[in-house]
Amino acid sequence: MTTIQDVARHAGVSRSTVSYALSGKRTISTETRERIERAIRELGFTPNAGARALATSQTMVLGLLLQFHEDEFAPAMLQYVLPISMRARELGYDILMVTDPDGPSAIHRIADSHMVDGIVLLDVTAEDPRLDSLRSVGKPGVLLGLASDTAGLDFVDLDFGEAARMLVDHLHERGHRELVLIAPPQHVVERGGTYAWRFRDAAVERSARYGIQIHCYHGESRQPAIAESVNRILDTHPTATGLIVHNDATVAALPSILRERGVRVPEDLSVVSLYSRDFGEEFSLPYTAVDSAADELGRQAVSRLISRITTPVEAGPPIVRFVTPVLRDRGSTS
Amino acid sequence: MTTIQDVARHAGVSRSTVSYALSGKRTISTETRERIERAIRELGFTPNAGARALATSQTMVLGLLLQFHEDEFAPAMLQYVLPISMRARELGYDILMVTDPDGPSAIHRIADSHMVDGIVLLDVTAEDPRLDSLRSVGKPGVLLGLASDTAGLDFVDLDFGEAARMLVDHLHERGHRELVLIAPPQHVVERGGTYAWRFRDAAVERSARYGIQIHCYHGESRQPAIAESVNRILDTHPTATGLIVHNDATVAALPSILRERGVRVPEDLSVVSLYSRDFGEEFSLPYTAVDSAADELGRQAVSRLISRITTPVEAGPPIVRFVTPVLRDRGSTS
DNA sequence: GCCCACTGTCGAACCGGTTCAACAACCCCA
DNA sequence: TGGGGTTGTTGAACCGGTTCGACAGTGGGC
Repeated sequence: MTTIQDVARHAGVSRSTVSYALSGKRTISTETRERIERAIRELGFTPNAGARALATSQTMVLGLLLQFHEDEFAPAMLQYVLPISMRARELGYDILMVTDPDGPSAIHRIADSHMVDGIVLLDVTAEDPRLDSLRSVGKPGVLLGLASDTAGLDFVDLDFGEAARMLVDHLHERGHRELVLIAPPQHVVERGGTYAWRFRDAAVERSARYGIQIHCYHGESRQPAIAESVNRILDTHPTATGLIVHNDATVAALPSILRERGVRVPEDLSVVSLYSRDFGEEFSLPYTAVDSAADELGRQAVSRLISRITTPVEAGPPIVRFVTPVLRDRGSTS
Repeated sequence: MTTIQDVARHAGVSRSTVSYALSGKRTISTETRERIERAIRELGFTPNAGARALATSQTMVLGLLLQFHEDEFAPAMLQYVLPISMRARELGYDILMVTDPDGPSAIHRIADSHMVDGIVLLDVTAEDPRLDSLRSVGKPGVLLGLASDTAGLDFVDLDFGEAARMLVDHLHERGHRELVLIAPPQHVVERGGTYAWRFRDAAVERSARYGIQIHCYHGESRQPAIAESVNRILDTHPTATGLIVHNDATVAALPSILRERGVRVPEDLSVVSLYSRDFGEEFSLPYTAVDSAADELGRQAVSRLISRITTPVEAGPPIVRFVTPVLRDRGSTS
């Protein structure tokens, strides 16, 4: 391997001069700079990341903690990972992906050993045990989701309450008086996915204001349970004219379930939902939906994390940022 | 932060003694070791990864290169990522996930800067431009997939030829005389996904040996094109009794397509396929299939990579390893 | 002609570990 | 009782960068 020493020798200058030429932190004469640049090119020099990290206490790496639950719809998580990785690269950072089942100790491992400059947590729950761990390691952290105690940390999440209100409003404007809501599976709520009740409570409250009747159910995460539950729910409420689906797995399976029942959308039933644009394209979902904006959330989380790493004072106190969703009318309501 | 110096001071020994106690590379008296361990516990010491990497030229990090193509079925890739990450952790390594669209230069970036000890490449194509890059950086690399030139690198892949033969045999034993094969999309083959033609060629050759008629088509990667193409293909060959599907997106969409056509499986049509167990569970696919063993492949790739990093001589010359698939009879044939 | 400021470069210290050679202390055996 | 071999510990060098303080050389102002 070639070191900065080799470059310095080859260009006839000292190591520090090369370093300053590289970083631009001191003025270097044009002539010297060109000699150094040529030496770098000819020798094919790339700075050693470990040495640089040691000297600067900056690794230019972000930790990304994923948790995979047996009973979860995995494709949904991928929607966040890619934009996070892309945005990080744009800002000069790499991603250390950690899937350790023991989140709290994984956080300590990568933070205490200074492998990362900051940490992104995906899929946060209300009483997430990783939060205390993250608070104690003294490294910036940004969470995607919402917890009950947000002290000391940055959060980025969709405004699920507003999303629900937008969908109820949309159906209300079209004269619907009885709705069915399929929420995320029971176990997601039990685990502490706050977005589930934030969405549902807002939908219920908004419906009540309009005098709309709304029936709430938990969805399932796997076929064939999904089809069974949807069929059972629709059988139970034959007079409902609007269906709100807040569950990726159910929404992905819905087109074929409805086709099989002979239910036409939107003639027989109006369907609205909540899913990300990418996700909708992947499964070519035709429903009017509030865009869960996974890539927007991922990008914002990384941007905030990095600004907190590089300019902690300007970044100000930790903040909870709710991204306002956008409704995309795909004509699945009447 | 607390350094090895702090620990040494607190335990009343020198830095090197602490280091040896940690690594076990020299004998340390029980009494001293206990004092050191206590100091580590009380001070909460974790070695600085950058410093250690600098001193040992080992980062204990593996690079994982993913490429996301617009037209690809993303969930399938996730099947490899998790087992790779898990196996790496078991062996003490972390994963640097790189999604850079420019693969070759990403390889240079992470290898030349010594951020990783080795590299795993996913989704390799026949003339993958990343291979030359990987060969030139002088770090161990393992590829999932198969390229036309395998010199100097390790490959792990499913034996797609054998997979096809097993499925044709399975249908032949049950008396089928006319088959339809739905292969991966055209563009996958054009991009150089060798598994596509390895599977198809073996299926065609095996069918010919039995005197079975087989019609080959490319599948699609997105709805509603998938349903259209499947319907068109089945309409074209009303007398075919067996369907072989080698395409995740198509296989995921197949149950609802067939139900809608009123085709019963296996009474009207025998269906066999190729997909991973996890993938099948995710979408609850009921078809007799050859298990693509994504987790087995991922784990083997990591194991091999790490043995090549740690014991390059014992690992021997680079090798192409074909994993023999297993057929799981789920009763979708008659 | 002198002083001062500025520009460009350098040497040395430092970041936090690992490892080699050296050495003291002890035990064993002749 | 002295020489040789262990065992346990240490100081110093090293990994490859960054950065601080010093300093030589140049130009400008008076």
